[in-house]
Amino acid sequence: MSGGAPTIRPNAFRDTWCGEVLGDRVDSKAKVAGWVHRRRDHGGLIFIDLRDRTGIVQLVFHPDRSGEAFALGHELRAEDVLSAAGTVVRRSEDTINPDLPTGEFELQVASAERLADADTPPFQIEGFSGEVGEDARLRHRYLDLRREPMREALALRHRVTAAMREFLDGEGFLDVETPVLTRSTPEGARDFLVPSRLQRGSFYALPQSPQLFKQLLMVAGLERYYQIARCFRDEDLRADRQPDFTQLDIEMSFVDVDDVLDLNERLIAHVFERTGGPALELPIQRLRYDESMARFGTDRPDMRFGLELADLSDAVAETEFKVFRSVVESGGAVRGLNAGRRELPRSVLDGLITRAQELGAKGLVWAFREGEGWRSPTAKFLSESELRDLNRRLGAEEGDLLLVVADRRRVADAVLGQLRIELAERFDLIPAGEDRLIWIVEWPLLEWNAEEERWDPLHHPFTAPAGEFDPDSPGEARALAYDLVWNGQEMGGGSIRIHRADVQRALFAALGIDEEEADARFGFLLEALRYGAPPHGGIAYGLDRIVQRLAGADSIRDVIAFPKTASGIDALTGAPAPVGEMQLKELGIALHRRGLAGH
RNA sequence: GGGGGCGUAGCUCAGUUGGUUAGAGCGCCGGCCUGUCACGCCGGAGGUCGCGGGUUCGAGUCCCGUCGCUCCCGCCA
Repeated sequence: MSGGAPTIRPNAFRDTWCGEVLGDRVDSKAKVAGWVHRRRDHGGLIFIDLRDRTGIVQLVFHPDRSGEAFALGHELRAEDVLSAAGTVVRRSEDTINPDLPTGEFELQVASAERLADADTPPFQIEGFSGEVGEDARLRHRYLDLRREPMREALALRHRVTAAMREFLDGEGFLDVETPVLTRSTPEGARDFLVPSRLQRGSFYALPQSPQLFKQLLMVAGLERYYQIARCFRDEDLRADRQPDFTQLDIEMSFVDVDDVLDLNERLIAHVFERTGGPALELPIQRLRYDESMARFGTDRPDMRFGLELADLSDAVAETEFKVFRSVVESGGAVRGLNAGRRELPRSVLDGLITRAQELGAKGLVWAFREGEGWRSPTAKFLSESELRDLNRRLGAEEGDLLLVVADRRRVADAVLGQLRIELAERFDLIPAGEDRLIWIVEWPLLEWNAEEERWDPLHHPFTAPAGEFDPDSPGEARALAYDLVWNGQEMGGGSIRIHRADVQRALFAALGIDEEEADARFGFLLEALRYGAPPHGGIAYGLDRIVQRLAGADSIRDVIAFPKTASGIDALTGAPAPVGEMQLKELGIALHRRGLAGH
């Protein structure tokens, strides 16, 4: 357990932790309290495993020692709450339980009191090898949290945040709270809205992140800020996404990218060291965004295995094969992946095509290198010299499986980037126990949104451009931004921020936000930037994801005490729930009939 | 919003081409048991097969709809 067992002030309930019934207590009196973990009733002798947060201890109820306690021992059931006093004794050699830290000792019970008589729990807390459905676990989360893995996950989470605070405190960061009832800050996601009673018709928004407040704290001269901040996004859930989640939010003044990355590398190394995470070699490798996209087809590459992508566009720019040539002519890309020497049945290859189409590609070409050419349904459309060139660019050796996608560059990258991961899993190419962290740097500042016909920020609109921002070629601008990626999962990201009002206005203009709108939505920021804002930058980490990774859990729900289900419902409290007419009336809110569930 | 998987006892699951009274393990209840530790042995209770409709002589099983859980896409750093 975290930090060892805390000191107990002896009282009527207990003077000793269950996990502390050890050698140094032998022959002395002890009183423990906890939950009945298991009962083994031998008729004339009863064993109770008693559990508290620190562990389990075996209680022995003997009829000669105390008839009253023995009678109670017979009545005890799983999860009853018990206080028991007696003498700590060493077990005889042949009765030691090597699986229990306290297994060499036990408490000979002289007296016991049942503090609560528990109903049978809806699922077994312990002693059951199967996996209980998450639905049942979440409905009775307080019981689920009694289970060892969950207790450990929450203790780990505590150690992670404690290590973060410890490190940041040592570096002079101030923990400052920012409001939860705030104004919508555009991170791109949908806001949770809270109607205002005092300002009828107006709404607070729950923060998607404390972004603007932490920048204002830099303007205020706080220099170094952090917060373990609850954030909210009203979007669909995933195994690694909850509508309310926790960020470690950090901001610092008078820093450049290297300053931020250096501090954060030491932070992560410290957290890992304190919590049994992987050993880190500093500095953490950096990869430019463009290179990441070129080699892995994604901005969050899993670096633990190869299967890198190759660009084949030049090799087939003038080919007779129309599928390839027309894509290249229309500005798309032909991208390929060498999956290594594989023997796969036709059905699996067809499955890859289907999968590629699910991922958004129009199709997928598969081939095996055979001699200087290909064994592939597509081989006949390509010339000998083209095939040689393709083999060379893919580094293909005899028998290698080659996959090619021709499409818009984005689509080809996304499809092959995803297939790369799925193939690595299928072929078992991911080394067990290996961890790879990497910074993705030098991001584009903006990306073209074709549907809306406008430029969107890749991170957020407060990210500083590298060098001067040229409004005439917004697509060229690079951002002073960085993401930390751990085994292909994004752990956090940040940037140097814009600290000059004129640059911020220019950025808003490039995003299609005119002066009037900028003033209406961000006037307070633009004004603040006029009063002497220091150059500043920071980062935010998904705390839940970090703890999930460290815990080896499949879902962030396993490291959150009271998570929501996939449909955004709190199975324990039933939130969200309808509210009464009076409450709505006070808020000046009327619901459409369709929205009135059950009324 | 779309696609996939699942829904049978308190829990985890099995249930054949549609066919008699729907099963198992764990848990629960009762009895026996003085060294167990997932104690053991004997006995027992417990089911709206998610819900609604349909096909059929007959539905846990087939069809349609619906709800819930879950994974993924869209969305979201």
